[in-house]
Formats: sequence, structure tokens, C-alpha cells
Amino acid sequence: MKTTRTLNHSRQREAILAFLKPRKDHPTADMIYRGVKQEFPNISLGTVYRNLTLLSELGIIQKISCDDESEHFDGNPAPHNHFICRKCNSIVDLEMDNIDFVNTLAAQNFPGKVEGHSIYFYGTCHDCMTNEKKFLKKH
Amino acid sequence: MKTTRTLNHSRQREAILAFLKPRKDHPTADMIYRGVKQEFPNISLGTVYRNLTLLSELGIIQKISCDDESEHFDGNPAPHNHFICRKCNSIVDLEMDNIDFVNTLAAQNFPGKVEGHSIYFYGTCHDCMTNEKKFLKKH
DNA sequence: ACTGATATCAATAATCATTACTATTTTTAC
DNA sequence: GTAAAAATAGTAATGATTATTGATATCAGT
Repeated sequence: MKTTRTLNHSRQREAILAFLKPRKDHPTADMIYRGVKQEFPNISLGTVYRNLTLLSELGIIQKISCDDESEHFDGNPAPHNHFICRKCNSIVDLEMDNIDFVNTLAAQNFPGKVEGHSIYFYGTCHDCMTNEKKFLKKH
Repeated sequence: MKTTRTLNHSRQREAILAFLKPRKDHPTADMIYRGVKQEFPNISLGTVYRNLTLLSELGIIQKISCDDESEHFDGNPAPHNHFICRKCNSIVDLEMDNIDFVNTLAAQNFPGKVEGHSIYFYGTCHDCMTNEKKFLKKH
């Protein structure tokens, strides 16, 4: 059992959150590190990792695990889905109706208890599609 | 452009495949390494990685990327879904109807091209549920 | 404001999965 | 058999993440 823990205020944590919250892309720990470094030149990569993990455990931000080599973070804690472009590897939000009913489909013939799912979609993003068209026109 | 490449026969690759194919659990590279080591005491971890990557690129096996710290491998190349137990972290197959229609749902209001999705379900597996019951009875 | 307890920090070392390198051995085509 | 291509074992390197440590900051109670 994890005991409740008080959370002190910290400028660094605030800065990490302030950096992440307004962003639409879904940066890695390292990108966040480099960003917050502008304001806190002495901030440590370890601090960034510790706070990102802490904030995601508290449900204030979200950790995105995709096939990529490193984790990405999302300032929006509300449940929503993501799309990953196979061309440019960007991660964007994908707004769609809730599909939790697939849990019921999965539970149909399954002996255990299905409590949720993790999904992401992939393909070609809008930018890469238009770039491809431009390329085709030119050649 | 990748030039075509011939694939020579190798005892090690054969052994890796023979080890993975019949298994129902979904071992990591390291588990496979330790397993094949019984037959080939000198096999190198690099060889295991190289062949697993190669075999999954050829569609002979499958690489499973879940939230775990390391990749898992599946000897069954046919598309199917997985369930991950949050208690014991085991990965088991989950047989259910194809749900590729969610790609259409995702594409509804999305400007890019949705080509597929990656999903896994999580919860409590059958074994952990029965163990929990036993535990409750005893206390 | 002062103090003790705890949280957080920066810096750096350690860990762990995976990949890269290199010299040597296998496999295959002739 | 032989030479070219492919694969291997052994080991070093890489890169993301976590742990450690000693110093500093924050908070609650006085």
C-alpha cells in the first residue's frame, strides 16, 4: 500500500507543467528537458524524469507508450486517442467517439477480467500526404 | 531502396524459431536467449536480437510492444490481440472478432490517412483472479 | 521569524535493453 | 574444393531511464 504523500511546491515542477500543458505535440522527456532548460539553465534531466513520472502517476499528465524508442508525454490528462504518422513519426490527437465497448467484445470469450485497453492509430498524417502530392507533381 | 537479400540457412536461426513457435507465453529476447542457450551454449545475445528482428521483418514472427520495459515476441504471425495482466504481467492471446472497423471510426474526423491500429487489453487474468479468491477465503 | 522534518534539487553514476563492431566461421553457388 | 556472401561469437558502445548523494528549499507548528 502506498502511503499518501504531500506534494510541496517547486518552481521546476511548475515550469515543466507550464511547458507541457499548452503544447499540441507530445514531447519526450529530453525535449521537455531542453525546453525547460531555457528558463532553468541548471535543471537536471533526472528532475524532469522524476516530475514527469510523478505528475503522470497523479493523473495530471499522461504518459504515451508507442512503438517509438522513448516515451512521450501529453499535458492533457483526459482520455483521448492518438495517431502516429509512420512517415514523420509525429504524434497528434485523434478525436473520436469513445470505443470502450471493445472491452466488452474482448471479454466475450476471455476467462479473465478485462478492465481497459490501450490503442493508437497509425498511418500518414495530413502534412505528409500533401508533401507527397507536391513531390509527385514535380516529378 | 533496400536491395533484395538472400537468406542463408543457419542452425541458430532455426533453433530460435523452434524455441519460439510452440510457446504460448510471449517471451522477451533475453528469455529466448536463455532458452536457446541450452542447445547452443555459445550463442550470442546479439545473434538472438538480429534474428528476431529479421524474422519479424519478414512476417514470420511478431514483435509485441506493450508498456513493459522490453519487447516481447510472438511465434504466431497471424493478426490477433493480446491481454496483459496487471497483477502478474503475463501476456496471453485474446481471441475475438476482428475490430478493424475502429479504423473507420478513427478516420471520421481525421485529416490524415488511418492505415491501422495497435491495441492491447489489460486487467486481471484468470489465474490471478482465482488466487485472489483463495486469498480472501483464507483471511 | 525559528526549527525540525521532509521534499526537492543538481550532478553524476549506475542499470538495463538494444545495437554496432570486428575478427572468425558457415553456408552457398560454381 | 574454392571464393564470395552471410552469419556468428564475443565484446564494446549507445541511449533511455533510474538510483544515489549531499546540498538546498519548502512547509507546518511553535
